[in-house]
Amino acid sequence: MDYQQMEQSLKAVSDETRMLILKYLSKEALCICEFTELLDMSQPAISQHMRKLKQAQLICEEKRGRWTIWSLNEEHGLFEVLTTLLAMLPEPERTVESLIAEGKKVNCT
Amino acid sequence: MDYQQMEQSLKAVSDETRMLILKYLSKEALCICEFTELLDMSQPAISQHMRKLKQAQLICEEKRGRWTIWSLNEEHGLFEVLTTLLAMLPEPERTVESLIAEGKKVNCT
DNA sequence: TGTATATATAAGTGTTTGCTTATATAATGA
DNA sequence: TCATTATATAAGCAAACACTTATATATACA
Repeated sequence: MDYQQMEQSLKAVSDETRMLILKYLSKEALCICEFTELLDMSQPAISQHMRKLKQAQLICEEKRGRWTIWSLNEEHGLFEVLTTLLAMLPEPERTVESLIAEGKKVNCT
Repeated sequence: MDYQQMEQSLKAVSDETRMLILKYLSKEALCICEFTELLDMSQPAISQHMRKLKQAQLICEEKRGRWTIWSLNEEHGLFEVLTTLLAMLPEPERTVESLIAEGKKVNCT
């Protein structure tokens, strides 16, 4: 891997919001509307974070009806390192289970 | 490790110049005047990169006469991950050997 | 002491970042 | 068809970033 690609990948990861997004995605694929709930953040903000992660090829998108389902890109050269890093981080306060409990989980999968 | 600390560490790493500095330091301790040669960059620029890496506790400094010797901090929580990342990067064009050949290597150790 | 050397710090500048609000696009369903 | 829903994009803005030049500090050595 060259320095530029490493720089782009690490820059994409090194943001608290995006680390949270990746932490959630390390367990299951999710869509943007779910992240706005989980992270209590505006939709454009999430959308822009997704674009940054996608440009670094760290995540994949799959259009499903009106939803876009995002998942980790397991083919990325840093996937194993990323998994190691994410495992070092504590579980987020807001869980997907709480989303389900509130009936806010989208059944896109 | 918490999200803020991970963010600070990864932000410190995710810069091409600093990745080069860390790559060199993964082999031997060096001082700033050597980096200005190796990276062909101004002394204040290197000094400021060092400050950033030190704030993230990724490197240690040791004052030796008029030199400051920098080395990787092996106690850092991300030391192993960092080593893995640096091993993925190609060797820099400019080598410490070429510094020695030109008589520009400082004998600070 | 005075000069050279190694490094740090300060101030200035153009670029990037991460949000905001507003709007566009595109699929769903009454 | 029309309103709703999910997402993307654009423009604006304050803060952070990575350099620059100028200057300060501090050690070494003649």
